[in-house]
Amino acid sequence: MGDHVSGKGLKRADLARRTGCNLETIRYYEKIGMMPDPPRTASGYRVYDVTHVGRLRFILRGRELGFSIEELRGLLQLVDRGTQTCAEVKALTEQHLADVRAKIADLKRIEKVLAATAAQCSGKQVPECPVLEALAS
Amino acid sequence: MGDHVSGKGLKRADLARRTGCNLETIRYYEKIGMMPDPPRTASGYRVYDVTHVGRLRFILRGRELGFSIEELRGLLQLVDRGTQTCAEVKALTEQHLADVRAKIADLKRIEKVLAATAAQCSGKQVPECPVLEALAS
DNA sequence: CCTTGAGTCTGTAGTTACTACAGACCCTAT
DNA sequence: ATAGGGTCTGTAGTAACTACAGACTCAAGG
Repeated sequence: MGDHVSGKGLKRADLARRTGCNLETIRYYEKIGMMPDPPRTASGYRVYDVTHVGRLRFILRGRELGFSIEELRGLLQLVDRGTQTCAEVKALTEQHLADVRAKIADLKRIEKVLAATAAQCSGKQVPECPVLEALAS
Repeated sequence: MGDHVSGKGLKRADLARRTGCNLETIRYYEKIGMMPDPPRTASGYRVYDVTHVGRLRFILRGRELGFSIEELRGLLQLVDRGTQTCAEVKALTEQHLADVRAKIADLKRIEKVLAATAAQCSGKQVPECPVLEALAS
């Protein structure tokens, strides 16, 4: 049995393949309460269905967009309770966007210093180096 | 006794204050071999001098520039052996610069998606939200 | 001299978000 | 019946710190 045979009753590997998620990560998300505890077969195997696929995709997309697990937990709690409003979700998104922009600014600052310093290097087989001077100064 | 009294024989807190480094981080860097094991007083207190200040500043500046511990370990090994050349250091720096640029590109991609999606939000007290749709799609 | 408070010592646990085992089951196909 | 996969559990490892508990040491005040 598997994914393509019956259309329901996905095993863990099936869910992983459908979502592109790592096999172990699924168990991890369950453990930390991001994914619900799925029903089990008599012998203890997890059984998933399309709702699990949807939820896992939600989490994975959120992670791709740089949301932390805690941020996603907040989002999912709103959704799970059915109490979310566009205003709330937008506020969380914009907070996250601000964090992303701060990280970009930080990395750009770093990039400038690195590029400027490396540009001063002779690149020769000599021990003295502007990069080391910049670090040791 | 302390930092300002004798000019030598810094204790751990003195080194921390002079470099802005967290107290515990100093011990951590020692443990992972980034800082040398310092001499000790008879009762076991670590005793630092200016060479330790220089080395710790080197590490901290490198970290500020986003070098990983392993990257800095490579740099420091060259310096410790006195075998570094500007060419080698420049190569390591440019590799790191490429990594930084890749991270910036990644974050910019994320920023675009977040900004575009959030811009579609009505921001009203309604349950439907473009952000949730983007995640659940 | 003794106490008190601050500093230091050690080892260990917590953080984030996974990833990768080991050793025991289970299930299916030959 | 058995061989091979897949699955189960719990645990340890990753990066780079940070924070504690409990014991010890040290200098200054009374």
